[in-house]
Amino acid sequence: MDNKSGTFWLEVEKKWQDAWGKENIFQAKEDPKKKKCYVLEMYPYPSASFLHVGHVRNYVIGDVFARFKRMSGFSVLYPMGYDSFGLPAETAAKKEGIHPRIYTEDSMKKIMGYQKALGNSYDWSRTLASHEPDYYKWNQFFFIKMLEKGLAYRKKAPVNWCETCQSVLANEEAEGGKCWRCQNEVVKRDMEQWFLKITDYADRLLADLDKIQWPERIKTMQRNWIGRKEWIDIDYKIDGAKESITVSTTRPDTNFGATFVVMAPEHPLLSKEKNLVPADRRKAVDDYIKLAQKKTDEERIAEGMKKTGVFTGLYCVNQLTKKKMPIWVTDFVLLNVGTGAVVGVPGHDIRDFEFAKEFGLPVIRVVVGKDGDKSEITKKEQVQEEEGTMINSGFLDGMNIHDATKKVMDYLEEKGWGRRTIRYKIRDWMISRQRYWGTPIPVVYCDKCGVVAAPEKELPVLLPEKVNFKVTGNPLATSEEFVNTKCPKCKGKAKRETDTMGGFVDSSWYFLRYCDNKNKTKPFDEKKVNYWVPVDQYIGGAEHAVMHLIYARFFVKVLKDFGYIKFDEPFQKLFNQGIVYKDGAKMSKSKGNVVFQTDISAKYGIDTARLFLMFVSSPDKQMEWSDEGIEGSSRIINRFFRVAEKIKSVKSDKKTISKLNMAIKEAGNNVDTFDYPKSIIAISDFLNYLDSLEVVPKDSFETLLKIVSPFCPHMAEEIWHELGNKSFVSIAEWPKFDEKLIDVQFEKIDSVIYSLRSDIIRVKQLAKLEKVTKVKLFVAPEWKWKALGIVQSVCKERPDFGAAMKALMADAEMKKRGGDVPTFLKTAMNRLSETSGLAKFDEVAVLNSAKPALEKEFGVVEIIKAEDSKEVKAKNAFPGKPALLIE
RNA sequence: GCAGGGGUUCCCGAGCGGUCAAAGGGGCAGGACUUAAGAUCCUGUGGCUUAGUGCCUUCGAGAGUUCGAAUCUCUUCCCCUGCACCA
Repeated sequence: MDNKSGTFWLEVEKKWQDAWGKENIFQAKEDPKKKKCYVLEMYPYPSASFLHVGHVRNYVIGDVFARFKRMSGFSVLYPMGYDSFGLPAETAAKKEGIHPRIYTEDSMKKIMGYQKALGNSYDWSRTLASHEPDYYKWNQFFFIKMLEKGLAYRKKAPVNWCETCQSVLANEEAEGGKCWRCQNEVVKRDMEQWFLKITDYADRLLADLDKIQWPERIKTMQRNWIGRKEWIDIDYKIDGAKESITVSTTRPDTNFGATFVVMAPEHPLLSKEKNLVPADRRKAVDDYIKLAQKKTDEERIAEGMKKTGVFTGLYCVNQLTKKKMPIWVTDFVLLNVGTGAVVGVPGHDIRDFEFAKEFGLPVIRVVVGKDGDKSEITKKEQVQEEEGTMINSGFLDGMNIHDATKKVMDYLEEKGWGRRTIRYKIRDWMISRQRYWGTPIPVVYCDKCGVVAAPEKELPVLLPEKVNFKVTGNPLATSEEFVNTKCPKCKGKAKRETDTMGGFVDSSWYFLRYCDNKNKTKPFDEKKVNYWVPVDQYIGGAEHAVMHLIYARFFVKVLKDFGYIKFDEPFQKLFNQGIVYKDGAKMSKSKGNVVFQTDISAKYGIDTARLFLMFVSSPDKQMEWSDEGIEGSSRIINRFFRVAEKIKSVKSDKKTISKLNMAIKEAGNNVDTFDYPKSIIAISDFLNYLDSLEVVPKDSFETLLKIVSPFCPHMAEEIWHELGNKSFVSIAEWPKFDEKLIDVQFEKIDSVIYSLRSDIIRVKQLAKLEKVTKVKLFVAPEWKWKALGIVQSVCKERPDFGAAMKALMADAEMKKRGGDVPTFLKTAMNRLSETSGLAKFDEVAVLNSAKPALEKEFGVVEIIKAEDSKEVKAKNAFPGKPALLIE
């Protein structure tokens, strides 16, 4: 048969997509009788350009999962929507004069069209877009609730400012001092900003990571981001003054090696008001402070930077050593880390070492590392920061650094010199953005009443349509009618907040809105949300590991505390798909290595693309696109049509049934773990088998169509209907397999091993229960080692056997016999019976020809022989299963 | 440096104690079909050998555990991905 052409597919795809839509077969319903399954892909930013194969892959990963779950009897919610607020629309408005709303809605229409062409089983009736007032109204609603509870607040803070984007960025968006969007340098600026108190939830965000099944990598990233650490704040009394200086550290174990104290230039103790710095040092200190203030944090702590600082003229005493330590000021110490003062341990901290070298301060070794070097520390390479044993540290000597840390913390607390403190790295979530295209923050500033929230019934505070996009800065501030308003409290004149919320607010709860997307009076109906959420399977890119995924978790916890929902984690399971590469690089327009959805579907049809993308590598791995590779998938699809022509209404024979059950088992069992390639291999193996038959039984082929339908829904639907079926295969019941019908004799070696493994397990269990009184083991010579393995497994479970076996194995004579395997096994087994005194293994026999003996014993043994040795590859024929008889 | 994940036969990629010279796909070679291409289908694809078969070498490198290792342990080299003068 000829290949199906692109036009053929275009027609077929449209036909079934329309039919599915018309019958609403993918509509999600809350069905109390069924188990629910919420499958969710991270909602995309609506870009107007075509989907490339990387996008296709992402969407299809979810669709296969959703389709499989639906067929398996779950009530499935599988929605799609759009993260439609954001900078690109605003940039377009500035550049091309198109209104962001028009631009966005146009893009949405396009991307929706491309997505629909994939044939994904989304419930389109539940779609949403974050720029719609019906949606962002609830952002404002939640914001006001948080404001009432003190979870939202405004403060002046040094923030990350991106010149290019003319906006503030969250910490998460400015990692490494670069803007996550434009990659430009981020500068620090003091501005009034709105924050959400995510730090209040740091503990729960950390602890609850244990409740969810996420990739370890993502969890680790979140743990690092939250950065919970146990610190100890130690007070050192300043000589000749009432005040103490409080330093903070997570590593007090090395404090016997402390030789100085350093503090941040902004430290309050240095202020003129405190008047602690001796007069002769005052000028030097002030000059230094001025110098330091000109630098950004990044400059101050940049690697390889020469250490600078001045002596303050002050001293304090290290209680542990009773030694006097000079107090210095330096800019590598940051005020907002710990207490803004650090005890200098130059022997075991690179920064301290560099500082000590620079200013001739003493260096003491208190830790000996793996290398055993105990000499004086004079070189940077000798500075031991990790792992080691304490020396020169009084009562800590000989302990490893971790034990020493605990011990010294206890000691310091006991003496009243220090206090343990839990500190987190995570900072409050800054949500203000000086942009138009986002949710307006619903507050006004009144001269009399101060900050006043918009009353609930006035929500949403709508974005004004008419604004000037040509200005630098926030276009929203140009709308007089928006800015000038009345105070809801005193009805006097007031100004509206012109900052909008960052997009991560939108994406923190959109998955709740899908459950009830048309609700006009509430963000969602609690019952519906509690039915569907938590999301059972969330699918998306790993780039959201800390931002979106931590904010959404925070939001859900807050909403739970508010009593809206009953769960406290939004996403039970998380799956990160890999990126598709081509020519060694990510697909991007600028590199010109983009393969579009349409490039493939126009030639082979979208199902071929789906099959290829799911087949060629595991969805979590990155994959390299190859134009040649797709031919293989195309062949599989064509083979389906070819095999379908051989269909007759005949009964499937035993072998076919066995193979079919095998295929169902493999195809289904690998979906939950996203081992799609394995599923497809099982499917194509069975297809190839059917192809080898003269006549293909209809029932078996139809079952095959069911199991392939999640991957290639259009093809499956087309052939299904060609065969005269009236229903949709897309919502057919996933076939059940019967392990008993899978006859290992028909299967390949792999499966034999598999079944043998279950035998082993069974024997193990029985052995544990001490029910085994007799084990007869018949093996073909080919299986001798395997059989020995079984015996060993049993012995591990039964100490009485085990001892005997051990003795046996230690026997030199036996070792010698190792080469002669059948004899070895036979002797081993017999000896084992003797020495164990239990004689539990009897009639051990290694059969040179397995067949007759097995037949005699069990009656039913059939050994497949290559009917014609020329036709059947030797490796595919197998001589007989080892048999275990347990009495 | 820390944390997470990897290195498999020409390529991609499975396997994770014994039927493993290692699934599947691609590529390549040969064959069938065709006037010919294309498509499709079969066969082969580490080396040496046989009528079936057997033997040797191979899963980054080295060592170990085991009767037996691509699979387990240790050491080592390399690659990717996050985090980072966080005290």
